[in-house]
Amino acid sequence: MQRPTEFVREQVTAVRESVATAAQTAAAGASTGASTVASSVPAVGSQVGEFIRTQRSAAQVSLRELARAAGVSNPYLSQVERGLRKPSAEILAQIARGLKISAETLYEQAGILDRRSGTAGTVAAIRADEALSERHKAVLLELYETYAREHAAQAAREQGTTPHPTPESQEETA
Amino acid sequence: MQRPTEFVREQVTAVRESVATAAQTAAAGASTGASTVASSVPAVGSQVGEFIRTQRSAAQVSLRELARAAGVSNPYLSQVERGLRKPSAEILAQIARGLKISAETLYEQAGILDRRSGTAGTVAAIRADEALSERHKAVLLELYETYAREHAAQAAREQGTTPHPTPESQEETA
DNA sequence: CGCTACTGCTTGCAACAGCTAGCACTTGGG
DNA sequence: CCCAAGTGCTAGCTGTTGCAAGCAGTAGCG
Repeated sequence: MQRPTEFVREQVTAVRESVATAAQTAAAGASTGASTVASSVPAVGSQVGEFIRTQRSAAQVSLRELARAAGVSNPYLSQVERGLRKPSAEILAQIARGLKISAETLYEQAGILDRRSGTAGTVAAIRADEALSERHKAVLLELYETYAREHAAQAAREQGTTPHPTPESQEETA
Repeated sequence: MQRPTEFVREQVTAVRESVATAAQTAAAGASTGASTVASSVPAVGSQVGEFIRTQRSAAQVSLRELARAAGVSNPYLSQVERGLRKPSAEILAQIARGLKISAETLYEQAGILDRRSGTAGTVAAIRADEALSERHKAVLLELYETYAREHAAQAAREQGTTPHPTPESQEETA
């Protein structure tokens, strides 16, 4: 029962990494694209289109194949990719399904959903989450901070600051 | 810095509780509403309208006042509340701002966003947190949802899944 | 060469979202 | 009583979304 969940999450997080990459590329191209497109299409709208095309190219899927998989018309998908139309959330969800990525990813690209960021946001979210008991919050926060520390230490080690491979490899196993 | 964040989340979670109440009411009325409305408006769509009206009534705000606060036309808001129109994510975000609740809440009511066990904000925050590796994110998310499920199960038990009148009256007092 | 299958895109249209102008009703004050 | 201010809603309009029909180009095969 946990495998599909893990698989899905693995997919989502893998996509997120490509999002970060594509976002940097899009940030460079967004200013160019905005002047090309028109004021009727906001810059955020053209971002989701480019993102969709990027994902589709990465998956080596034709526009028609994705359109069929997503259940939308291929001309419309073409227009969306080129930033000529602004798709509804429903269409975005369909496209996400066709791309086998989460709808939230496309929502964020489209500016529908805010992308939360940062450590403070995570801590605050866990603390305020009433779907959790106080004990569970404490456990999650402790684990979170352990992981965050690890991540920071690993990043520092990769930069070649101070290597401590043995204790960390044990905790990774556990 | 954390107070406004906590305040916002407190608002969101308070609304969530009224969501659960309104959802039960809507579940009874939804079958009636579905036959009245039309197949062009899905049951989920009429749910967000009722939810909006419920929130508005709770806030003792007139339709016109909310429409003005939200920056949408009052006839349209009226149609949305009655399930005659299906608002876009953009309009939902505006209405949410007028109601001083999170847009995600309305997205979920509208069926745009999947309702995760727990607060959508927590999940999103963990996912977006770059202080975490992808593997750690997955672990945290899984643990989070396990805890949230436990919490929900406990809440269901406290609501008297098995009738114990004496403990219920005590818990209602508490 | 012609044909088929594929590619992405153009064009025109229907349906819908969201608006404005205005209506009918209610309430309170003079 | 009338009037003003408020309430939620109706009807008609405009602009946009998403589609179907079709086009132009490309590649591969006989």
